[in-house]
Amino acid sequence: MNTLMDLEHLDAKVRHSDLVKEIRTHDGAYYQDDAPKISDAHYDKLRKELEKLEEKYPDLITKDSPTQSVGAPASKGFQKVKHVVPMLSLSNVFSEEDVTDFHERIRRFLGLSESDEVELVAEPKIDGLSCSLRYEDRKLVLAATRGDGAEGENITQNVKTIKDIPQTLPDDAPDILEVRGEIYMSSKDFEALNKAQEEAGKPVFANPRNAAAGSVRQLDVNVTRQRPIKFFGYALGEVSESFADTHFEVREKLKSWAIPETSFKLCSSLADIMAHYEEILEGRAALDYDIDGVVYKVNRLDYQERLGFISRSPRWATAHKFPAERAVTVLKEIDIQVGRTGALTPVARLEPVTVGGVVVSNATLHNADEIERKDIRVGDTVVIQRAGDVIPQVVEVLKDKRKGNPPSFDFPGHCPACGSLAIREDDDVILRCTGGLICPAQAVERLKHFVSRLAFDIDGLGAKIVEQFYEEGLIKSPADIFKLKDLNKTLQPPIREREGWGDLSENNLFESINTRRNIQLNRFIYALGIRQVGEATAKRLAATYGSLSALNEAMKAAQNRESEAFQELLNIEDIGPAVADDLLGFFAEEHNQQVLADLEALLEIQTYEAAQSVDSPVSGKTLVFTGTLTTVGRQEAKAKAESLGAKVAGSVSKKTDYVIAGEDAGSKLKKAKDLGVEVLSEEQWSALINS
DNA sequence: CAGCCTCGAGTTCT
DNA sequence: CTCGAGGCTG
Repeated sequence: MNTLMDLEHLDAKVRHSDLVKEIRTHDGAYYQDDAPKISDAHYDKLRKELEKLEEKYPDLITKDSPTQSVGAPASKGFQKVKHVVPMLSLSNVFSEEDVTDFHERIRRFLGLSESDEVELVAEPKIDGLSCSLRYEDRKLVLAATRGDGAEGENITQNVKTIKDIPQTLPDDAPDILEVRGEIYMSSKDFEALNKAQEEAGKPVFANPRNAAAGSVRQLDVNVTRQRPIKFFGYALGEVSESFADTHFEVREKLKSWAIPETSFKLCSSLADIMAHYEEILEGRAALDYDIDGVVYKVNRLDYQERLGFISRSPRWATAHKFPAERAVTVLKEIDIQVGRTGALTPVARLEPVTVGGVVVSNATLHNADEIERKDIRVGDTVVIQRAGDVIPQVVEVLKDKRKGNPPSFDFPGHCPACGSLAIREDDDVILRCTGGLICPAQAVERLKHFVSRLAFDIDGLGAKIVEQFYEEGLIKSPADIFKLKDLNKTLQPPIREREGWGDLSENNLFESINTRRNIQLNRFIYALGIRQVGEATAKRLAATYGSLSALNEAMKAAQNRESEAFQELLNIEDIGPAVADDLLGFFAEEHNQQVLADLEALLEIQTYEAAQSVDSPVSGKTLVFTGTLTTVGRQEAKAKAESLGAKVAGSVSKKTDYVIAGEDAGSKLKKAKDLGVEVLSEEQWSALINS
């Protein structure tokens, strides 16, 4: 027993010294230039492993261990912070027409007439990184990054080094106040920093945004302290008491509390807005910081509340982006990628070029038609831009730079992975591999989807690892993931002895797989990767059927198109004939039934909890709106009903509980009467929900 | 039946 | 983030 302990300890000691060395090396690259040679995730993993090791064997902790360095709190990587009020992203518009649409949509949603003006506040959109500052009792207590919007990272220590952020607020500020804003670096500071980097023989940053991001994500506070980062505040998160009726007033309050701010202007008409956009665009060059557009926000906060959100962005705000930066480069090759559903997507391999601050070497070409339309050929000189400043796309080919007459791209008629015929399904633009279950590329993509963030979200089982394990035959179908631990016992060599693996990382992998044996039904359905069934549809299916077995039974029954079960399926919002076809096709497939049975035996699938446990007169009821509503817009009425726990359907059936009839209601009202469904007037409806 | 809107699928880079 | 398609509205 003693010798066993000794051996383990020796192992730990060796691993410890390896880790210390490796982390030290990466720190060099990471700390100074934010140009690490490994991903943040990998780095964090190393540090975590080191910590765990030191926890178990405290005698291994040495003074020079990276866990003991200054700023040690950050050595845990950054702690996760849940946002009480989610940090959202903004929708984008690019033209005057889009702005008009945005403005119109708001008016329609609110049910306003032509003469009612909707005031907007326009402010420059800073190109930095979003940050939330939390003040409790007027003291700065927490700073967090946006992260995925729901959960960010605690960067309080680093943010406290930013001089222009007040540590305390005046007495008239509320007890709890979250200020949302942007951390950035001024152009002057950026240049000075790069000059210093260069003189010190260190690599330079590509742009101010990267420099700011790199500075904030420093694990060592002392490095951050020396970086000239700044902050602008422009919005609120959680607030203990409201202190304004409009966004404009919010901005003025923030200003009075010495929160650094950018310009903001109240615009009362579309003409005003466009004029202000031009003004900001023209003044852009004179600013000491980068901006990439103008943000418009509905001024009245009560309107904002009524407007609410579409998926991850508010309906009451949008970003009017400046025209995208372009660059010229050479297209070296066109590769074909195979997606989860068999879609063959051409990808342009480019001579790397910097566009808008990042180096781009790939760009999607979407489909064969796109290549033909733009007449893109291998070897061409092309203009690239980053659509919405993110996804690179080929804008056009510079034909006069074309040498000779290279052949047009010949789109393959077969899948490059499995050789199966590729076809266009009824005039679809996309060619699909017909290999289905036998295509290895599709199988891998399906597995990647299965473990992806919105599905099983298995830590430590990323795309690369899935590919590797699939190739080695360790994971061929989803159920294999949960059998991996047993398989590993007889595996030669076991995972921990492979390149890049160790005892700890192996343990961590099995641990994260194990925790995901317990999964919500909606995630499970999404993970199956059924065509046309994404996050939203999966949720609806989960909410409708409640359990996997109920879903499966219903799908089996619905195979008969005359059945009640089929009707019930079509009654689910957003499920029409096409989606139903794909769903039924999936459940009819024997192989899929096997997959379901295997998984069911290995997993604990939780029934779907409806998001709202609201107790209202309409919770659980199915409603149909018809006719023109006079007091509120249709979307708003629907959103309101849903927030009260009602299901809003598109057509009247005998499952409908109420039909709310506005002015000029037509066929749906008639059908409701025919079926004996209760009909409410708009007044009765608002009385009901306000009761 | 046409236009509007939401959802899904695919993609890039950090 | 964008594009296309399916579903819904009018």
